[in-house]
Amino acid sequence: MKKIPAQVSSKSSTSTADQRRLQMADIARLAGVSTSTVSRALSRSPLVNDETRTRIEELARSLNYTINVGAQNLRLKQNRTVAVVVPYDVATRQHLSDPFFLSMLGSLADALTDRGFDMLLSRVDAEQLDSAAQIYDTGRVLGVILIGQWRHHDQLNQLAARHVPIVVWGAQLPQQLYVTVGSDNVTGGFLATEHLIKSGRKHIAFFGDIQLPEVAHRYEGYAKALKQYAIELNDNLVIPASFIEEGGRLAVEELCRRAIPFDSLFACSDLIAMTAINTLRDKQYRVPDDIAVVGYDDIELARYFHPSLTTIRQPIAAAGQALVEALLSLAEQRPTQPRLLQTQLMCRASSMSS
Amino acid sequence: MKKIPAQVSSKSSTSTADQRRLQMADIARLAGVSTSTVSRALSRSPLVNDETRTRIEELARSLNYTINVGAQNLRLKQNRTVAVVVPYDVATRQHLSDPFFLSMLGSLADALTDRGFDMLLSRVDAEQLDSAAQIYDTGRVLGVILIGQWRHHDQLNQLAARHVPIVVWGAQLPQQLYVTVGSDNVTGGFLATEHLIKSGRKHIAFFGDIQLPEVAHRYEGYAKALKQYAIELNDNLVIPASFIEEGGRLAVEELCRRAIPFDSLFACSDLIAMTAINTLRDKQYRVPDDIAVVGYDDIELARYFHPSLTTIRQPIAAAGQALVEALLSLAEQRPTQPRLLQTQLMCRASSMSS
DNA sequence: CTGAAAGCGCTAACAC
DNA sequence: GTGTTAGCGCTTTCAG
Repeated sequence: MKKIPAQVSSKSSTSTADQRRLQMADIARLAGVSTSTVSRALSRSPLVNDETRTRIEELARSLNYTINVGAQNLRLKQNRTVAVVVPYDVATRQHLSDPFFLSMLGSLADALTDRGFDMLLSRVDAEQLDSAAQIYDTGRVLGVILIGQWRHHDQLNQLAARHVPIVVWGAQLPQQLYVTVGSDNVTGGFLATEHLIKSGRKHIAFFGDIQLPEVAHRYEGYAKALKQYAIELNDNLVIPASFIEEGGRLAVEELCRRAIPFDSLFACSDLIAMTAINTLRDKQYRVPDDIAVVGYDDIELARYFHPSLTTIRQPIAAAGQALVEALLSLAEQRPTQPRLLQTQLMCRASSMSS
Repeated sequence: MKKIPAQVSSKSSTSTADQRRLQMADIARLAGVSTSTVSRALSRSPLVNDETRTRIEELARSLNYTINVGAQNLRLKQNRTVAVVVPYDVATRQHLSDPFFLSMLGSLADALTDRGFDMLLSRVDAEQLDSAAQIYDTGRVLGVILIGQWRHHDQLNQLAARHVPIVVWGAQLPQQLYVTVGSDNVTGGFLATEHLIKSGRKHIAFFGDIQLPEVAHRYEGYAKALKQYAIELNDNLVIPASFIEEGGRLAVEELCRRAIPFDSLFACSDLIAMTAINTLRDKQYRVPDDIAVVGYDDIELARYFHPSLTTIRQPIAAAGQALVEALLSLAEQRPTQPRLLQTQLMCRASSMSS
């Protein structure tokens, strides 16, 4: 066991008596050099003698000394931390539960770690998105990645206007000042619908809240496919299913209440699709024989569901990368374009006509 | 629109020409006072004149000025950031995917936000857990919450010995120097097994890797229940299913290969249970009629699965709270005890005898 | 009540 | 090669 220098000038005897942390001056004294030399050695400056450097490095390592990042950042005016913000609806206090968002977090963590950035995770009230800006104003982070555009287009525009470096996962909208990264929702909706049509379905329900930009785009794709295959769009088949709670169940119940014949449905998230399937089963519909179902997201459990879920894959790993790249580009004041990522149909059992 | 002071001393013309951020001196100048006064006003010191304070506050707000937390922390030697570390297996590069861990993140984010702490999310190589300590040594965070004990008991003990404030989600082990928060795995395993026994099952398989402390405890509960109900424990029914990948599928296949009769199984995670059920179905077993299944965790999708999954609930929200409380206590150098949280049987369709 | 000055832990000219 | 010195943006004695 190495011993720790007992003797260090300690002026601050705070009540929260934190056992004095090692700092550069301590290493310097122990190595018999000045702090500048330690600083240089630890940053591998070529100015410092090789022998001295190794000596200092080993001393530091053996004492578990690491440069204090806060002080370093202050001095260097740099910052290698990115805020990832997940807005929550204060009404529902929605518990950051959708597996898709959760996976996105994992993907972002990976992408940031790979590039040597830290990730500060925050939840903020969706109605108070400027508290997301605040975290930037305080200098804690070099920029913000926001997961969940919802209906906050205007608030987001305001942030961008304030020059907060911010990248949003969501749909690209007209008159948009902020940078988005998102998947191609129109194509996604189209692929899902076309797949159902090609499987011989004609009465395709749509489950999703069109108020949300991403869902609106999926709906657009849905409408486009119907039109292309000369199927009339029936508004009664469009149900505003919510992402939260048992969106799928409520939507199926509503649909049944309307007593419109339908033979398939396209749900705007896998979670909605899954609860919908369960509800259908309760009502003695067989999936896919009576009703074919296509979901959206391709969360990990989609494969494990029964029947395994046909769905539109959003490329989560690529999404994390793209979000991070866009943010870093923005932080370097480079002009940064929105990115649209490809979506892909994952054909599984829930839509297979027998 | 408020105008921003055009005139600020700017020595640093870094290449990364960051558009000068507002700082206290700017506010001071604009308000015609000294920085000390601004500092006091913004920290609501009673020393400063009410009128002056409101004036400064409004100025700051209108300019979106916020105190630079980095500098403040440095000066105050304080820190309100907690690291949440999710070790990953470098071999599998496991993608932080188990829904249970992901939900835990959400719960931690909530618990920390509620208490006014920031959450720094990090992934570290499971074999190099001292890089989790490093994040502490650099002064970035006041302590570490580690999700995933795995088999790293010794490494964790070393960290604790180094006085890194660390709390681990996992099982309480003998000779343990670090603080754990975990659920009562022995009782969990017992409840699951007892439930199957009471449902009339006699040949209960166990799916889980007993090398992992938490799983070992669940196994202990399993064994205890069997003993209590005078059922002989058959080692051939114990399969070391892995949490990652298709653990459940492989385990079922192995079990079938062994050609031992079984009428039920207890899986150590819901994910394992779900893939097991699907595999069983492929093999023409009916669940629950032929094989009753109980999972573990009670992830959100357990309810939505078909058949809905009987499982042992781990109290995720309470877990987040408890982890945070324990860490803060530790960070204040208070003696801190491990916490054992209650588990609960959630009885659903996958184990219902018909 | 307010300001001047010192310093949190580090880095980077500038000297030697 | 290495040390000295002056700050990064903030808080807080200590004077007035």
